[in-house]
Amino acid sequence: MNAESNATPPAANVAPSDFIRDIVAQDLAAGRHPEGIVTRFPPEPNGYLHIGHAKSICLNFGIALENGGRCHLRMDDTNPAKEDIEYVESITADVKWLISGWADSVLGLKPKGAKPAAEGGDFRIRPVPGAENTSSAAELEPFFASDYLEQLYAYAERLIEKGKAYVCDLSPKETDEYRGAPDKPGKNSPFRDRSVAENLDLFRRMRAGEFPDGARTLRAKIDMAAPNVWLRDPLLYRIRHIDHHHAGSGWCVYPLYDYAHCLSDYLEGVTHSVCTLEFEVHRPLYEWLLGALDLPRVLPRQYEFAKLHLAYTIVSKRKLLQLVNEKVVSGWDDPRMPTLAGIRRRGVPASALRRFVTGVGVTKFDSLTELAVYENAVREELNASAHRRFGVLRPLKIILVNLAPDEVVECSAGNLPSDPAAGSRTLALTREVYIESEDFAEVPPPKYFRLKPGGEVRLKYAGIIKCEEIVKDASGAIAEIRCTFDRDTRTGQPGADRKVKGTIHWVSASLAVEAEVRLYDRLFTVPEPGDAEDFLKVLNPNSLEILTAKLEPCLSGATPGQSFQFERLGYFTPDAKDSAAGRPVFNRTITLKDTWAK
RNA sequence: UGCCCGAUGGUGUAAUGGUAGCACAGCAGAUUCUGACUCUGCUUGUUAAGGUUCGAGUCCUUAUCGGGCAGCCA
Repeated sequence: MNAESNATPPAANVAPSDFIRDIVAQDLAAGRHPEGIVTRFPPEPNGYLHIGHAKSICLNFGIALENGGRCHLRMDDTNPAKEDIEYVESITADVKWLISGWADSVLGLKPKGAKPAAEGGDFRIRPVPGAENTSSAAELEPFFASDYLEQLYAYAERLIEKGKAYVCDLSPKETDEYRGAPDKPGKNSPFRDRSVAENLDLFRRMRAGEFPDGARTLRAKIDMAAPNVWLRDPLLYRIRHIDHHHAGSGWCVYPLYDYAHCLSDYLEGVTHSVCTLEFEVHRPLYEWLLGALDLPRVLPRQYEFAKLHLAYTIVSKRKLLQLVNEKVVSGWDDPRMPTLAGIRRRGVPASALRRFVTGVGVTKFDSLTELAVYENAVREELNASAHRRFGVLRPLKIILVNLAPDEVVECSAGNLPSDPAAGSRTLALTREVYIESEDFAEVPPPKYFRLKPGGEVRLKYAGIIKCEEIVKDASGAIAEIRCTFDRDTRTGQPGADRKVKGTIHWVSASLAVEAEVRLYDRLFTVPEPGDAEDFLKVLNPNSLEILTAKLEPCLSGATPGQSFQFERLGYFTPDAKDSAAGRPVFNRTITLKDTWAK
């Protein structure tokens, strides 16, 4: 690769643009946000982040980065029954990994334990500026919606005082019946017209723990006949006598998403609250709640985009969990999983994932992205950076009959042929070497460039060999191939120019290290496994193949986080869990493109 | 069928009333000590019908198709 093509490709160079970024630019131009742009990534800590979240993360952090703003990482943790600190930790790690080296400086975190403070008769919580993230002595943590329980409660009382919320005694079943249907208006709750004083008293007693779960709710007083069902007096608070993984044991009333989300955005000073399309119908409620409270600061605005759908993959939390529970995969971070943890373990660089999700764009069209787009992004990234190595997956022994048993021919091989600055290593050609079984054919198909009876092939970086004799074992299987090595064609020698059609990789049999290598393929056999009657019935039975490979010696020192291209085979990375010092287990991240196989 | 949203080559996306472009995929060729990379060329598109306009992928109307919404989940 020359210097020019080594440069960052246009796709990663050009500032992305989309309808949301356009809105941000317009708002900025209109002077709407003198304090700067603030976005947020607000997962609920009830599962692992997956490739779909990567799109949202790159959008939110990207907008902040491009506009000198900030992006808060916030746990949307208002349903303690489903959440766990395990997820808080995995989410935080995954986000940091994905933005590392790109948007770290705009990651909004806050001092551990910080809560909103009173500010101008209102509440507000501010992040520690990104630049101070690393230098600050104070311990930082993400934002948590559950840190706002006290302020949210205060806002709820204000809503009651304004006559815009009421305590409702309807049972869950009754509430459902009163709501009507999309094409049928609902009807007013019999508790809708309680006095402010009674509502206040009841709500305070709800908080005090006087009523059991499900006995009462706090509801917004909007319009039970609204065409948008989310405006039919939506529930704001429910009673749950349960401790919270982050907030502790002080609460038995917890706010619902619609109420907590808009106000959390407001408390943090979020300017642009970006979410996926299914929340489109919630937007009027988002705006109603913020409007109903007559808040003094600029209000956040919600915008929606289409979530990522990638062919041959599933992201449903329930289904992913099923794969884990039924041991289809080894865990949430199995390299075949679409989780960020799995993708990372597979060896995909964060930069490749970013390149991919940025490339698919941001629209309101519900699309299905081909896997090839993802694979291309991974290859682009790895091709430019992964050092080249030789590894033989399915060894076939070659005896170079004209080499002495103890003879060593030293061969210099560039780490990154496109970039001499990346250095080189020395390969030792010995009398016995392994080549890929696929690289020999006793009965070659048409246009076969590799080794065949009587044929020649170049051992890359070494020289040309000629197949002289096939040695078979008692069962008739090929045991080894006896070849002659043409010393005149040694790389670097004048005779090296002699043309042979094929060039193959190889390793010295005596010097090679053995390593377990795991080859992965897509988990499903159909482009939309989520639409299958039973997604477990469209599993790819060959999604994992485990081999014992022969690798060039220096690979024994490989460590997780490194990526290598095993020439002609693909990109590999040491497995972060199962590798031992000096004895790595390799995961194949992705194959090289193979136009011959087709 | 109540409300909301969407529709540009095979796929994804750009064009903000003025030359339909880019990427991926595909095909053909060049190059190659990786059948990779790189390079060159090619194929393929504005859902439909009306309207506004000098001019419409873009604005309006209707139709068609697709998606979302009726948790005390987020």
